[in-house]
Amino acid sequence: MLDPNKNTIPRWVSLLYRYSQMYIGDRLKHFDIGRGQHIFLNSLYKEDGLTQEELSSYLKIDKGTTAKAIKKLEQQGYVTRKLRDDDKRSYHVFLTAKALEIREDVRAVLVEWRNILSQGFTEEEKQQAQLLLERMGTNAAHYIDTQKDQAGVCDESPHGR
Amino acid sequence: MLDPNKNTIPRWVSLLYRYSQMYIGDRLKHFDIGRGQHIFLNSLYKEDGLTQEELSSYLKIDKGTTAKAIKKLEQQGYVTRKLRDDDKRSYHVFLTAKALEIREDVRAVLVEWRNILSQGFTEEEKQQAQLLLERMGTNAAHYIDTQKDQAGVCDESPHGR
DNA sequence: ACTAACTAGTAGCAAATGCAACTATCTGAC
DNA sequence: GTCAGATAGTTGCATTTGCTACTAGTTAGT
Repeated sequence: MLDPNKNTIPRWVSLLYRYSQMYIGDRLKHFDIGRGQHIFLNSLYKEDGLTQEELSSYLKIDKGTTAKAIKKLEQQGYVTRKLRDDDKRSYHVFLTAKALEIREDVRAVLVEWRNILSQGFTEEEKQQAQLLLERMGTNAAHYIDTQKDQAGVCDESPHGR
Repeated sequence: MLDPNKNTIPRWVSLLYRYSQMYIGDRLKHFDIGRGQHIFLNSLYKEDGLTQEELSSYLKIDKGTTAKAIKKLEQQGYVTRKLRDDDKRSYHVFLTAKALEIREDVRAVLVEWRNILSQGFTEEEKQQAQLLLERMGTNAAHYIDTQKDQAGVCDESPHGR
């Protein structure tokens, strides 16, 4: 019999990801903000005026995906784009008044979700969880980025690191 | 109370999820196993002969998604389905010899990924990470399932779109 | 100044995913 | 038994996502 509680890290990660998308998507759908957009909106709430390239690299999301998400947010009136003066290839993405209006509501959803996830955690455990996730994320990002740089270079040693 | 610096758990989760999909998908693509299938294959390696419904509920993945993934695995010759005798609505999903042949390779990919994620972790930290993820996953599952049970009971506002 | 290499963003495709509507089977209340 | 409601699975649709190829603007080497 499969024991749902005993499993690998990748399975928990994928479960947490899908549930997060469900929860956040559900809580934001009355703003017409879909599952693909909230992550960008939240990044802009942290720092307005980022370029698409900066959003992509911060979130580690493909630039094509970013372009489509930003395009949709723009069509919905949540952001505007302004061509940079000093580099006509790139755009600054700015939040509109409409986006700023719902800022606290949107951020609150994330805080609520975080609280649901860490229910029953001590403050110390919350910090520990955040830290460990961060370290795993950094490890993953570092590995993937390294691989990408070496794409085409043969065989990797099974020793890793 | 909104704390702007404490809502990053969802961001790390989504990063870890996407990178996991990339890594595993990349390492399994020469078996023609796409990003959507490996999770089902691994569940069946744990326990063969599950029904689609059991797979869906174990992985918390939509039954439509499960149907499509299993269909693809069947077309590729990795699984066969057998109608249950005692319930003609459901199918047992069985691994084929072809799937069993690559079992260790496929499982090894998961182990490798876990090792990448926990690089630089002490044994204690690894266990801690696993445990905290598990607790967060359980919290999430519990919350979402509870919500689902209550859907339609009280609200059901016919307001969509 | 020229041009090759690089970079930001876009477009098109295919796969994956969730949801809702549907079919077929099963269960339980009567 | 019969029929309403639940359950397993399928299908169609819309959204999201990553990849690759492409355009246009920028940088650096000569």
